[in-house]
Amino acid sequence: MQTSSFKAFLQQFHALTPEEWEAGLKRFASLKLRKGECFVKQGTICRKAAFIVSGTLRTYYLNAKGEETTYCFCPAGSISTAYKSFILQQASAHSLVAIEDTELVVIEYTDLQDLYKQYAGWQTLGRLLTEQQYLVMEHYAAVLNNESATEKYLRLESEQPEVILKASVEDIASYLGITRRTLTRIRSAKK
Amino acid sequence: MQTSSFKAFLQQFHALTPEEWEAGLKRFASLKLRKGECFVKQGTICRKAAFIVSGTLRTYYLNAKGEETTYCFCPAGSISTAYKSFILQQASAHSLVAIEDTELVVIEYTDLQDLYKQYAGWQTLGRLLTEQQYLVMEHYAAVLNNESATEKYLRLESEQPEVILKASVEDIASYLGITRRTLTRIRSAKK
DNA sequence: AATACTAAAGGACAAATGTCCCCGAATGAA
DNA sequence: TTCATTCGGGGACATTTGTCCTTTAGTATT
Repeated sequence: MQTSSFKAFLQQFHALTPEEWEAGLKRFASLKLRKGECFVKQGTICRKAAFIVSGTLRTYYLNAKGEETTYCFCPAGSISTAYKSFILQQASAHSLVAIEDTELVVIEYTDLQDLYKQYAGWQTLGRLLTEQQYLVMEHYAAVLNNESATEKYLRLESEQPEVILKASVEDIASYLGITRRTLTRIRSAKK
Repeated sequence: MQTSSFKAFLQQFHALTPEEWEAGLKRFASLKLRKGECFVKQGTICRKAAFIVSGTLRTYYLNAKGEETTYCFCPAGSISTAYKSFILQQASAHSLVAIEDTELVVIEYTDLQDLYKQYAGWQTLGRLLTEQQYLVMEHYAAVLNNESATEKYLRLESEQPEVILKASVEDIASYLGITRRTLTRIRSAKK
C-alpha cells in the first residue's frame, strides 16, 4: 500500500504519535478504481471515506430535473466521501465516481469511529479535516453566489487547471452552475 | 446566564459528562448585542465563537465590487463564528452583525482549544458541530447552483420564514445571489 | 471500411436577470 | 413640524444565460 503521501497529508494538520499512526494504518485498505467506476452509489449508505493517492473523483447528485450536478472534483492528495451520508449514516443522494484511473486508501465508518474513540490524535484529525472541508465548501458557495459564468470558469481554470483537461464539458458546466451552451460560448470567446 | 437552551442544543449531538459540562460552562460568557452591533468585524482576527440564545446574526463579506454579500442568517439556537478566521486564526474577510437584539453565549478561541485538549467530550462535540456546519454549507451551495431566483426565494421562505420578516431586501437578495430588482419582481409577482 | 454512438461546438431565438433610474412611504434628527 | 435619509417598489432597456436543435469530429464496434 502506498501510504507516504497519506501520512504527509495528515501531518500537515496534526502530528499523530507513532502508535496512533500504526493503529490507524491497520484499518485503511487500498482500492483501485478504473475510469468510470463508482466509489459511492446514490441510494446506498456510504460506509467509507477515502484519501486519494492518485487520480480524481467526481461527486454529484441529481437535481430536481434529474440532471447530474457535480459539486466537487476531488484531486489526488485530498479526502473524499459522500459527507452527508457518511456523517448521518443514511442513504446517499450523492454519487462518487472516478473520472480517471484512481487509487484510494479507504477506511470503514465503524473503524473510523473506533479510532475517534480510542485515539485523541485521530479525533483531532477528524475535526481538523472536517473544518478544512467546510472551508472548501464555503469558498465554493461564495464563488457560486458572486461570479458570472465567465468568472467562474476562469477561476476554475486557475485553481484547478487539471479539471479543465480531465472532466467533460457537461460535468464542468454543472459544477459551475451553468449550461453546456454557456460553457462553449465562454470557450469560443477566449480564442 | 441563560444556558438551558445551550445545554439542550449540545445534548442533541453528544452527551457531555457532568464534569465536562461544568468545566466548559465556566469558560462561556454571556454577551448582549443591540440591533446593528457587530460581533465580528472584518479585518480583525475572530477569537470567539458563540451559541445564539436569542436573536439573529447575519454573516457577510464584501465581494469583488465592494458590495456586502450575506452568506448566512444564524437564528437563535445555532452556533456562529467567522469560521475561516476562527479556524485559521487569521484576519477575517467576514463580519457578523446582529439584525435584531441578540443574546449570545461566547467562548474564546484559546479556551475552546483547552477544552478540546482536556476533554474528549468537547473534542467530539467540536467535530460533530463542524460536520453539521459543513452540511449547512453544502446545502446552501446546492441551492445556489441549481435553483432559479424564484425557487431560491420560495425555499428561503419555507426554510427560514423569520428571515423574510427580519432581514432587509438588500441582505436577502445578496444571500440568494440575486439583485434587489429581481427580488422585488418576485415579491410583486406573488401578489 | 461501414456503421452507430458520443461529445463538443455553435446558430437562432426566448426567457431570466441585471443595470440604471425614479418615486413615494417610512423613519429619524433638529 | 420640517428636512434629510433610508428603504422598498417598480419602469425601461441592456445583457447574460438558457433552450432547442443542427452539425461536425472523434471513437468505438462489427
